[in-house]
Amino acid sequence: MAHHHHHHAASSSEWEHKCGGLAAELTAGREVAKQLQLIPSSSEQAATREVLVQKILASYENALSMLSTPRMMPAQHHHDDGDIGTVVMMKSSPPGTRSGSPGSEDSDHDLFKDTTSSRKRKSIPRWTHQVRVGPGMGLEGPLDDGFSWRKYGQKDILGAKYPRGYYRCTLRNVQGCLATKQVQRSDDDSTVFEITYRGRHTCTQSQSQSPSTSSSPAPNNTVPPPPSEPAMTLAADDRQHEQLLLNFRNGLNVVVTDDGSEFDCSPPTTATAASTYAGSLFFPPPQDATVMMTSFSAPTSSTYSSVYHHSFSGAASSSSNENVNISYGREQSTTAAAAPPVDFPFGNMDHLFDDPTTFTFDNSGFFS
DNA sequence: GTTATTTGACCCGC
DNA sequence: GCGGGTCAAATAAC
Repeated sequence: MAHHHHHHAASSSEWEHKCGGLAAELTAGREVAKQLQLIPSSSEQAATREVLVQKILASYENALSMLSTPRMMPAQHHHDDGDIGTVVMMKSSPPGTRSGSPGSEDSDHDLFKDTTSSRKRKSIPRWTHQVRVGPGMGLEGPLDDGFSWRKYGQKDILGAKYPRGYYRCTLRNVQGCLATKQVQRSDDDSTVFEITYRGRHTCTQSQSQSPSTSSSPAPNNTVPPPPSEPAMTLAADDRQHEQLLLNFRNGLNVVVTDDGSEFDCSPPTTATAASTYAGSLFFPPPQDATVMMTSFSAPTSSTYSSVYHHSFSGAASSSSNENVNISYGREQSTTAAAAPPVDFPFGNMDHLFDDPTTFTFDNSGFFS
């Protein structure tokens, strides 16, 4: 539990210096990957290769977008040689983009409501791949990007020939992974698909891999794989609980509102009882901090048969250290229609999911 | 039984 | 009101 964090005491200039170097390094890697992408190869391996290159590029984009959360990071990405197969990164589409794709949809759709006047808003990262599907292959939603997606909608877009498909991560309801993507077939070149990703994967999903390729360990998420099946003895149901809490824990983030710097809390977590899990987190004494969930969603739905209600609560421990204890519970009810209020181990919090993402925490210590 | 897709309804911001 | 995004009931697929 003594989780003193490594480097939050470093001087900011030094930090920025390192970040700059990191960014340059990542950008360089990305450019090389793009070059690799343009080198022809035998049709036999072309598809697999393309998938791999896409993954490499996605990793770079993710890393870069993680770096750019504070408003530093000069916009030197995308040299964008408008070529097929390149990755176009957009921070937020400027409202005049007439380039190729219609509908510059920018409903940033914030998960974080802004109750208190001026709080930093965190927009969901979004990036776009343009993918050309090979002449023979895939007539529909083009190459598998390694994640499993579930289609949840389709819309005709004004001025677009083809409808736009909406997909979300299959594990949304299980692990609260909020990643989504949109697939839009290009108007003029019907072999090109424009795939817009929104949000990073927080699930522990391994990118399934085509045969004869050793599964690369790291998917592009920040969450490490689950610790070697800790719960062989637990029921599958309880494993879901634990997964959720793990996600909950990893999604916790403390933002010191002074300078906007963030601390990775990595609180230890213990599973105590079947429906009671608690995690605690520790962070250095801030003046005014916001504890927020960055990657946890509190799904209320399963499919038809059962509906889960999730709840968590927390309170700062006694005055001395800023130790926050968070509890999480789950209750199952029968159908969506019935959905009787349930008794949580921690009390009723049925309105909770209006905004499950943000708590405010002042030093004297309450969630709200 | 379960999970995925289809598709009109619904919601929300402009 | 309109357009884009999501929900969810019906339906399909497994």
